[in-house]
Amino acid sequence: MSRTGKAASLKPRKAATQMRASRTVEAIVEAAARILETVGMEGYTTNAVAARAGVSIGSLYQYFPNKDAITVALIEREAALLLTQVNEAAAEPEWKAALKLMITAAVRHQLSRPVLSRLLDVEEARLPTRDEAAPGSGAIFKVVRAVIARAMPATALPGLSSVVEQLASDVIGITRGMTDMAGRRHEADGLDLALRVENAVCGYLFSALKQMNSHDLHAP
Amino acid sequence: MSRTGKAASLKPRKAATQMRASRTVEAIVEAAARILETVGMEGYTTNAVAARAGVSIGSLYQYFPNKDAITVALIEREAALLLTQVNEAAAEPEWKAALKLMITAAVRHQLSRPVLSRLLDVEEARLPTRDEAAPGSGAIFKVVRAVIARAMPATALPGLSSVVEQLASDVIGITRGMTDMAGRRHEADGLDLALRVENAVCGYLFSALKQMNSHDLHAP
DNA sequence: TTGAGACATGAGTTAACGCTCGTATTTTCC
DNA sequence: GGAAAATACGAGCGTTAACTCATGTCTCAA
Repeated sequence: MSRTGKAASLKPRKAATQMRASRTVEAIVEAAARILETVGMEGYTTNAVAARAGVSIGSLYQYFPNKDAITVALIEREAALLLTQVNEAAAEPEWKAALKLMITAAVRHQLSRPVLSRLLDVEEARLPTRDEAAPGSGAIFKVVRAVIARAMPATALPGLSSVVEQLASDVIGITRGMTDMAGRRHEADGLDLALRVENAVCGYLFSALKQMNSHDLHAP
Repeated sequence: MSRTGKAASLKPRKAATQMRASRTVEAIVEAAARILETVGMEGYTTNAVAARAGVSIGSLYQYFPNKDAITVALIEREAALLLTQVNEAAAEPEWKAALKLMITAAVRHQLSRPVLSRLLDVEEARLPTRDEAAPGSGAIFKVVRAVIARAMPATALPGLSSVVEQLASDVIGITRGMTDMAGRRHEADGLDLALRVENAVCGYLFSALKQMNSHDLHAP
């Protein structure tokens, strides 16, 4: 099993310089994804990944120092994909429209490979939290936070940033929770699901904003 | 590792008749919980569970045919705990009040042992889905569904039951997603979180009901 | 008291899996 | 062409962890 305790680096062991090498690396990462999707963690072994990728176990370890490094690479690949979409959505000036676009992007992404998304989500929590740095879910969280900050009332309350943090966390939680459930139910219609998530998120944000405003009026 | 392929039964191997035996079984299940909470799946081994329970590995295998059986027993223990609370909440005649009580119960339950809840949730998805039978999450789902059905407009639409199914799924997803997130952020105030979840769930349900009513008026 | 069965023990068996290393092949560059 | 570097290979090593089994101890009814 894993050499527990040996916190080896999770960065690639050697950078691929030739083209066949990058093809090998990409094949390994995609093989990891397909194994996780079809067999789950149960069959997610380095030997199986190498076999599915059509490369030898030796080649695998030439580019990844250990098994977790493969998982990290896969997580970062998927996060980068989603981050691109989310960033585009955040460019929309109207915060509400931006939020809706972000929701659609998140739903589409998670519903495109639901099993993989769920497993990677779990693994991400388990692995050494190099939260920031590199396009990880930390980056996505920041974008969501920034968009929600735009929805805040003009008057600067004390401790507003932690409220925004919480709202962003809740919005992401709602989205993930609903999409997870839909994935387990084998829902296919991403558009319908996105609308439902929009309803939930907007309903929640409006009631939160209303409460903030009433506090704002009564307290000072 | 696991003897992959051997789909042994997950039921207890032998029923405990004497009192010391039931104490042993309970100690094993609770030890499994504590290991999962403190070390995670990484250190969740049968030898570690036996050691933490203060019994020998042989005793463990006298009552559980394999490792998964321990996990299943733990899942059922936790689900039964929550189911009791949820059933009490469902007794409330006002559907909205019932829903709020159920949310409070779910939040309190999940926030009481957040790491354990999350891990068990993942394991439950992985294990052979004996969904129904015994107080499992299937039973909890049914209760939620029944409460939401009470909120439906009197006019019986076609395909209403599948809509209710979807609403229940969404409500559970919202609750789980928000509570998961809160657990990861180490939130401690369950009351505050429960209020936020109520806002999200009620906001979502109202908008869904409104849409159903407008369809109802325009279509017949 | 005593015997039978319930319960407890832990060293040992076995298979799997992460990972290494010595060797072979391909690419690059002069 | 040929040397050197990059890439590929896969048998095998070491460890881990699920699970067994032979043996010992406790409980309780008769």
